[in-house]
Order: sequence, then C-alpha cells, then structure tokens
Amino acid sequence: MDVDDIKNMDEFASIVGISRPTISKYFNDADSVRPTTRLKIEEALKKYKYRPNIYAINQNRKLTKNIGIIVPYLADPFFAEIARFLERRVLDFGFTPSLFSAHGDTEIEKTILDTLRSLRPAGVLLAPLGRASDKRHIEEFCRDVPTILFDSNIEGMGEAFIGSDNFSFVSQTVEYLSRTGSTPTFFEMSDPANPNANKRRNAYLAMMKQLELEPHMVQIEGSGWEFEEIGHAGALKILKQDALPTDTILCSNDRLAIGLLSACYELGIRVGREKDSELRVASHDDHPYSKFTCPSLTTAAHDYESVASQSVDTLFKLIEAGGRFNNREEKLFAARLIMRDSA
Amino acid sequence: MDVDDIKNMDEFASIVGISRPTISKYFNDADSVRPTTRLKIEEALKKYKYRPNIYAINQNRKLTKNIGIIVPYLADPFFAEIARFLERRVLDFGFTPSLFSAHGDTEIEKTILDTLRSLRPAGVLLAPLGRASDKRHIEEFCRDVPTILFDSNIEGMGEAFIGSDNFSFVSQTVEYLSRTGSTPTFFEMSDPANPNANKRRNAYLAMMKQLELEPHMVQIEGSGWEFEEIGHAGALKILKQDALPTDTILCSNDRLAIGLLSACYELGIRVGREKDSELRVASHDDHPYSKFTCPSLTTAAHDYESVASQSVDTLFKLIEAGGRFNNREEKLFAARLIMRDSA
DNA sequence: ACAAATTTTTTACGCGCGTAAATTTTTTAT
DNA sequence: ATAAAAAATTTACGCGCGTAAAAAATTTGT
Repeated sequence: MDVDDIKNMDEFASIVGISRPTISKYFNDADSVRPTTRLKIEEALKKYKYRPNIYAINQNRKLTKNIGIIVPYLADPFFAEIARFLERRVLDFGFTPSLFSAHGDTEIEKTILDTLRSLRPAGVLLAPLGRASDKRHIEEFCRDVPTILFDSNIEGMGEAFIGSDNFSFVSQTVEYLSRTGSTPTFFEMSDPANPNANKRRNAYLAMMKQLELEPHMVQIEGSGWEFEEIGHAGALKILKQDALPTDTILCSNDRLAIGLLSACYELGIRVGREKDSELRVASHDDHPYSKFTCPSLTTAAHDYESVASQSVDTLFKLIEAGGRFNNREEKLFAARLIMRDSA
Repeated sequence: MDVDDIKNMDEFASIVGISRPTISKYFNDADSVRPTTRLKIEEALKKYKYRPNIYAINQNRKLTKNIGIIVPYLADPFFAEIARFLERRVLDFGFTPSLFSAHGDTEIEKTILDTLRSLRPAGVLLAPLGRASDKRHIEEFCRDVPTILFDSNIEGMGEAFIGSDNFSFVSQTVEYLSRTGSTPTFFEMSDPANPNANKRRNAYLAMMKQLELEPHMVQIEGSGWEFEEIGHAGALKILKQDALPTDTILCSNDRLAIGLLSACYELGIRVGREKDSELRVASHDDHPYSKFTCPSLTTAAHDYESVASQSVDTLFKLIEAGGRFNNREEKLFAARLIMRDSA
C-alpha cells in the first residue's frame, strides 16, 4: 500500500531491484530504458510513490525544467488569461511553469528577474512593463537566460517577440467605425507606458490617412495601471465640457473603455449603434469583461490561444537551439473584430 | 567592477578572505556574524555579486524559504488582488512566494499540491476551490506541509483559517436594503461550489428571520467559475419572465451582479436608488470592477489588507511553532458597506 | 546458436552548500 | 592586564542525485 518513507533514489532502487543510475535515467526520460524495466519502475512507483528530490536534481543538471512566466500586471484579467494558456502549454512540454507579476512596478520586475536567474530556468516568457522596464536589467538578464518576449515588445530584447498585430486591431475597428458612421476619435492616455499603445496610436493615424479622414485624438492624463479609473476620470472631464470632436470614440484599450462607459452611464449619455444613441464606443483587446459592459463592448480580440502557443513553442525551439537564434524573430497575430452593442 | 564568474561559496570566501562557514552563516542570517565581517562580506558582494546556489541551499536545509500561495481562480481580479497583498507580505519576511492558480480545476489543484510538496515549502497559504477540492488530497498535503487556509474554509483542513465574516457582509447589506426600501431578494447560484456562498445564503435567511421579513430566493443554474456569464444568463431568464418577488436584489457576489447588471441594461431596466428606478441591486465582495458597473455597485467590501496580513502572520507563527497549532484557529474579518449608485 | 548491438550494473566522483566539533582568534568584562 | 565569553576558522562529513567509464548481462540479428 502506501509506503512513502523512501527518502532517496538508492532506497527506491534497491526496492525495485534495479540500479540507481537506471532509475535516474528513467526519471530523465522514461523512454530511455527498456520497456520491461520501465514497467517495473512504474509499478513500484504506484506502490511506494517516491519522487526524486527536485533540488538535488537541479543542482546537478546544467538545465532545470523550470520555465519562468512574467507578466506586468496580473490583476488585469487579460494577463491572467494569457498566463493560464501559457501555463497549460508549458506543462504539456513536461516543464514546470513559475508565474510572476511585476504588479506594475519597476523594482518588482527587477527583483523577479533576479529571483528567476537564481532559479536557473530553462527559459523565460516575459511580458515586460514596457517603458517602465529597466532595459539594462532586462538586457543583462537575457544574456544569461533564454528569453522570449510576448505581448509588449522592446526592440532588441530577448531572442524573439510574439504578440498581436496592433495595426490589424486598429485598422479593423477604424474601418468598421468609419464605414458605418461618423469618424472615430481616438481616446487614449497622453503618455502611455505600454508600447502597444503607441503602436495603436500610430496605426490610427496611418489608417485615417489611408482613408483620407481627419484624425481626432483625445488624450487624457494619468499614470499607472489603473486604466479603468483613468478612463473614467478622463472621460468625465471630456464629456462634461462637451469637447468631443465626433460622436464615435475608439479607445486604445478595453480597460479605458470600461471606465469611459461607466462615465457615459453616469452622465446619462446613451451609447450604442441604435438610432437614438448619442455616442458609439469601440475598443481593442476583447478583455474578459468587455462582454458585460453597458452596453457590451465592440472590440478587436486578441488571438490568446495562438499568441500563447506560439510563445511557448518558440521558447522550446530556442531552448533546443541552445538559447540563441541567429535572427530575432517577431511574430504578430491578427485581431478579430467582435461586434457588440456599443458600436 | 563586475566580476561575476564566481561559481561557489569557496571561491567567494577566499576572495573576501573569510572562511566559508562564516559566509554561509552570513547568508542564513546577516546579523549572526560580527559587524566588521558583515561589512567585509557586503562590500565584496557589491564588487563581485555572488549569490549562493538556491538548489544546494535547499537540498541541505531542512526548511526552505519558499512560501506557496494557491488560489482557485486567478482570472478573478479578487484573487489577483489578494495574491498581490500576500506576495508582498511574504517578501517582507524575507521569504520567496510562489503563486499558483488552480484555474477552477480539481485536477490542477491536486497537481499544484504535489508540485508544491516536492518544493518542500516552509509553509503554504491555500484558498481552496471549495466543494470541488479533493479533500483527501488536501488533508494529506496538510499533514506534510504547514498550511493556512484563507478565503474559503474547509472544516478541519489546515492549521488555521483566515477569511471574511460572511454574516457581517450579508447582515449589513440586508439591513441597509430593508431599511431604505423593499425587502431584498437573494440572487445566487443554485448549487454554488464556494463555501462562502452557502454561508451567505444562511446569513441571508438568518437576517431575514431576525428582521421578521419574508425571505425570497432566486437560484439560477450554472456551474464553473464564469460567474458573470452565469449571472447574465440567469438574470435574463428571470427578468424576462418577470419572476422577481421584490424590486430589490441582493447578489451573493459581485461577479454575479456584474452579469445581472448587464442583463438589466440590455432589457432597459433602470437600476438604482433614485425614484424612477425599477430595481435596486447590491452585492458582496467589492470586486475591483464593481466601481465601474452601470450603475456603480453598492456592495460589502472585504478587508483585503487585514485578511492578507493576518494570513501571512499566522503562517509564520505556525512555522515558528513547528508546523502545528494546538487548536485550529479561525479568524474572520468584518465587511465594510460601500454605498454606490445601484442601491 | 553465436557474435554483435544494446541495455544494465558497478564503481566512483562531483555538484554547492549545511553543519557539527574542535581549535584558534577576537572581543568583552573585571 | 587577565580571565571569560563570543566569534571565527579549520576540518570533515553528508545531502540526493547526475553522470562518466568499464564490466556484465540481456537482447537482437542471422
């Protein structure tokens, strides 16, 4: 039955009746031993449920089976969601994911990097804070640890970047909005920390030029990661002074839109695509809550699954390649327009 | 300058000119060595930035400096938020937090427990799935690892439980709602997985009895952790058939309320405490997004800070006590009523 | 059935650090 | 200054496992 007082591989080996090196081989790769011995080991494993000491293993292996996952802000369900996909995929490869959140803080991000380095992970999936990141620190980290960046790109950092194609996001929303109604006004933070925000701004300007429309920008104040609060406060200010150039708003991201929609509600502004609506609102990200805003939010969706899969696959390709690529790959996934009630 | 090719403590010791055991002592407790030697070590540390191998340390120490944190569903911002508090507090103690999410899945929770056990953590903070948890598995885990439960209680599991006082939540909302308007109807899932949900139901019934009011329950179908979706679908059904016994709804938790409010919006039902409102809605948790619902949600707030602090403090008390308490402590924190626009 | 190829066993060392015991050095108290 | 106390050093062993090399056993091909 359950006899689990086996404390090392030697004991387990003598119980199974197989030498320790063979047992060791089995745990490194179950297929590297003869089927008959594998069976013997696995049956003994059920009876005695012994597990090799993870610390002893990692001390002696050049490469651990740990994969670090770092996100900038875990309280944002978008990152929680993508982290979930990443974790699952890492487990599929037989590796152990370790999840960290920088909580929007530069120093915490640095601490995580240091902690992670001492864990000697096989590789790391990093979604950096962006502008707030300590680039030198990240660069130094990437020299020691095979790292793939995802979601937020920082030029030259890491061996590859996997993310979403911001132009694809914005071009679809802009095209849709301008085709079905008035010209969209771009609603964003004046000084965004996230590089995607800048790319979206540029994409908006490029699209408006392409469509030969006059661009309008509303840039609100605020810093940090409390985007809903920032969007709410900024929208209240703008809406109260009736300073909107058009009656269609395209938010840089869904979290700002959530704040904006709540401000509209407070002020009694009817949002939607119906005839009696005063304002249309669309956005980007397909945040898990964008389905439950009032009205539900028209947005452009990330391909979570693809970004996560590609990130993990690329990381393992990198690990197999010895931690270095010849060229820094960049892979971007297109957005999918989600039409709901807000626009 | 930066010379970081020191690979073990022996090398570092000879560079500093101090014996290895003393260096080892320093890393275990910087105050355990003479101030002058401490200074020597710390200056060398800056020049050569050596860090002891974490795996070698943990292999030889009976107790690691790891603290496991397990939450049932990290995509719920409530858990992301409390995890953030917990992490910070654990770091304050000089320990390393490892965060895991069961993603609402029994098997994942079991896997996490197994992984964590092999990490030999000094202690674990566990918010279990609840009814979906494999109790035998958790019980077995708690025998090996000093564990504190938080948020969701499972009788007898772990050495202590820290959470919120569900009666405090419900008594305040019920009292407020019944005092200022019509009798609240309790809105919940018919078969909730979370033990807090059951406690809230009972608290509602007890409070209604105490106030000598007739209780009304609306129980909606659904399973899993997508509470917004469940609340939305359930509310649509109820509202469409006009089956509400009163014009005041008290949701079991904010995530259900978020779904319910979006359903109300879709159906054009005016929610709020103004004269022309048709329905009042209140809830419990003070979910990070409850400020941005339409209308903003009147709710009862957790004392995040206290629950987190108390959980971590209790865990370290447990660790110092050798992993066992004589009595299983239970500490509950009261709620704070947050009045917003929905009721 | 025999040689060749494969797998397993035996033996042995090393990883980096914790830690105990005995000794030496330094600090503190009188 | 001297004895007592505290801290540091020396020495040495152990933790549990990876892994290399050589020998032995097993499997495979013919």
